[in-house]
Amino acid sequence: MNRLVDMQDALSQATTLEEFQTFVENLRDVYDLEHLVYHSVNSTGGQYAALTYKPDWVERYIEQDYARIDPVVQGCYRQFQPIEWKTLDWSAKASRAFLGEAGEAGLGNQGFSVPIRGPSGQFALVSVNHKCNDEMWASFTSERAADLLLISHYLNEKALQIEGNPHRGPTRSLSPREKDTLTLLATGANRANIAETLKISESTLRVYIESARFKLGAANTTHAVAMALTHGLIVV
Amino acid sequence: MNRLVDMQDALSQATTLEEFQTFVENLRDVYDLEHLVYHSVNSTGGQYAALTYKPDWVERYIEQDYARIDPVVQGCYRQFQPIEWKTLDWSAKASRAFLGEAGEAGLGNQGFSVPIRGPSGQFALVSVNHKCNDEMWASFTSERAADLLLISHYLNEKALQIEGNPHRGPTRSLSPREKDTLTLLATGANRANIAETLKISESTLRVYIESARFKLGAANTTHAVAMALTHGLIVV
DNA sequence: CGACCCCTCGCTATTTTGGGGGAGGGTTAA
DNA sequence: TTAACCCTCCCCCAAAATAGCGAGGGGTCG
Repeated sequence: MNRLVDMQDALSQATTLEEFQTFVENLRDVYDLEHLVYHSVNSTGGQYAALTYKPDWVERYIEQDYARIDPVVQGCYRQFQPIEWKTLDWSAKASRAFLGEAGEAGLGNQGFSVPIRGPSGQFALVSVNHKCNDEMWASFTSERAADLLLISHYLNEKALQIEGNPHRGPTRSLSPREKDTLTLLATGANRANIAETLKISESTLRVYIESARFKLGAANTTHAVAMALTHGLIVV
Repeated sequence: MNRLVDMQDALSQATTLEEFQTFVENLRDVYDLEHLVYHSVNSTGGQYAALTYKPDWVERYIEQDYARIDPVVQGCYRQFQPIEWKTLDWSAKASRAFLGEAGEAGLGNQGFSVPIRGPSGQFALVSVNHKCNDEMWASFTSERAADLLLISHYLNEKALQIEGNPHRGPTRSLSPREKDTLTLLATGANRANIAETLKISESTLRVYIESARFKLGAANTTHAVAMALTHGLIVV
């Protein structure tokens, strides 16, 4: 059984936000989760979410502007890697109060979130929530985290597509070779190494670096890599 | 016989890195592997490994900084799922030379690696190595890969837990000046600009860049900035 | 007190990048 | 059929970053 491939299949069918919501709900069931949340914020502050929380909890969350104190949200804005809820700082008084309310609202005790950065400063958060003990959770994450990580990125791509993100003005997308190049640069390789890795000449490589710099409007290679990372154009 | 449960039991006993190393060696024997490697890199570039390779191969690997050309390492950094060594790209000249040396050092021809991403940018790699033909390897993986996958994650959790003890000393974080420097580098400024901005000499600035690079275990400035970003040490 | 880190600054090579040209052949969509 | 990319490769030369050394003063902690 390859859940992941099925999911990608099913996701490619979705063309409306309603179908996207349904897909999120199915995904929760298939992966046997307590809850699943997709939450996107674009560069203009516009938000969209598809989630499986109880409506009254969502309402209260929005009404109280809990995003301000939610350690998950706060933690993920500064993180580029998936983050375990357990490792977050829950010590603040507000955090504990929030935690209590969340528990009452049916949230499980275990969870992790995947921060996703899309083009033009778009930011999305995919959160997975479960109710079990630490051992079961460890086994769960080891089995399914990889899938869910990939799916998170598919989710975001799909959501952006459905929302019909308008044509990129200033930021043209990077070509595959440009992405390769920036990705390898982000790992610390120099031009000679990368050229060898990609099996192309260093001359060619320079063209990619320069065109990527140009497209991103970056002052130098370091800048280009930093921009590509913060805009989610590459993943390290 | 439930090897997996036994292993978990034995692992829960380990409280020191020595015991962890012994456990890794036992694990190799119990699962009848040629070699087993646990290798962890934390967010500040601190590394720890427990493995069964011959010491002189380990020494040579470190000395030659083979991690830079090792297709297993390079492949896994970009992978979220367990990866078969066979499917990696071994075509580069350096890769083949590396493969030859590895063979001489007693490594088997078959292997797979499990990339594991932990909190705060921690990254670990569990590699399983075996010497046999393709058929036997296929039967081996189908039988034991699931167990080894789980165990890999237990290994990582255990290693993190053990390292968490004040045994290994505190993880050095970036100094304020180092953060300033990396943050400005991430915006595309060059050393002259940054020195001016921070109102210090370029000489001083260089010390920050170099110490940051050193702390992060980064190969160059671009790498250091990319690491600082992905680990949430700086925000742009 | 010593050890260790932080901040500050300097020197001389050497290596790596960057700027600005050029070229040819491929695909894709207006 | 153009135009607009994309991939590939080459040249020369200047600018920037890095390696490998050095130095001193300040703070903290055991």
